[in-house]
Amino acid sequence: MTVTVENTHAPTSLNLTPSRRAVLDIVKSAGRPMKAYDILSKLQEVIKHAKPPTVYRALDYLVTNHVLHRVNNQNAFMHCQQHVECSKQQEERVSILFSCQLCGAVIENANHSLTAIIKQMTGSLGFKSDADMVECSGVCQDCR
Amino acid sequence: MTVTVENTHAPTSLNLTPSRRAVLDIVKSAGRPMKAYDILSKLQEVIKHAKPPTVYRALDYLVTNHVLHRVNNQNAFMHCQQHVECSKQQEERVSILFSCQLCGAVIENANHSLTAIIKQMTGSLGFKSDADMVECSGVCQDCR
DNA sequence: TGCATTTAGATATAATATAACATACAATAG
DNA sequence: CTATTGTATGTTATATTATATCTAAATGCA
Repeated sequence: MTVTVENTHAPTSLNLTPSRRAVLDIVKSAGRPMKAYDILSKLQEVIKHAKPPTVYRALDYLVTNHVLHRVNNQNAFMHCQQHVECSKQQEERVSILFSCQLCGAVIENANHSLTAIIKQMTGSLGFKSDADMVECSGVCQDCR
Repeated sequence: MTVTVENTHAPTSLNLTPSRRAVLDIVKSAGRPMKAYDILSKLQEVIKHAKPPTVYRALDYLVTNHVLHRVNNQNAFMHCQQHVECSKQQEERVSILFSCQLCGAVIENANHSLTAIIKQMTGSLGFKSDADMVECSGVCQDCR
């Protein structure tokens, strides 16, 4: 079973400058992954002089701080919606993004078994995951 | 424990036209993920008139047929080096790519537990993985 | 105040990928 | 054989995604 909890990866304080705040709001309110240049279009409604670097800098900051995820198989960015088996557990957990190549929907999930096996594999390889996240590309139920 | 076996995902017969063969050889002999335009440069040493579509078409074919993997977090392509816990098992298995963001090295791995948990998650979501593959970005042992 | 650090503006361009249309070629049904 | 179909390729142009570079403003703080 999988339940939704707050994002425990996010830092307690973020430096949300106007452009970062605006980019975050745009992506968050979309409720689905958004492309950088679609974000830029929206951003320009608010910050007229916004340019590609404006967006990419804000995205870098928000992804680095685990507020947004980069969905690599879509070149897109989505709001983090962490899930975990038990919100009381303080263990670091590994989330998985199931990304639909047809409609673009992404389901973010996590559970203890997945975390355990990924930690075991990364541990034995000496590999340090940079987002405690794995990504899986496919087709969602609705699109099949 | 993880051991190397032949690629059981690959079809028994491939239509390896000259450009597909050449692209495959280039990526295979590189022994690491290669970018499309680096492949193109190499390809043009053999097929002078090769253009971006030449490469992308060959890559599409080879990825679709599970001979190459697309490494999404690097926009790169690598030769499939399937691993599985036991080569006798005929079950479909899920591989994982651990991709180093510093040196570009990718370790391909698989084991029974990972396959089981991913299959369970995709099953309960009605999600159909298009490559039986998950991807994990981070930093490898050598780079730490 | 003066200095270091972080953030943002602005221009240009690099890097990645596909659209669109024409051509060739092989397999095979009529 | 020849018409048709499906697949693969050639070619040009362009779309999409992302970053480099340089300047300047804002911020924190010794």
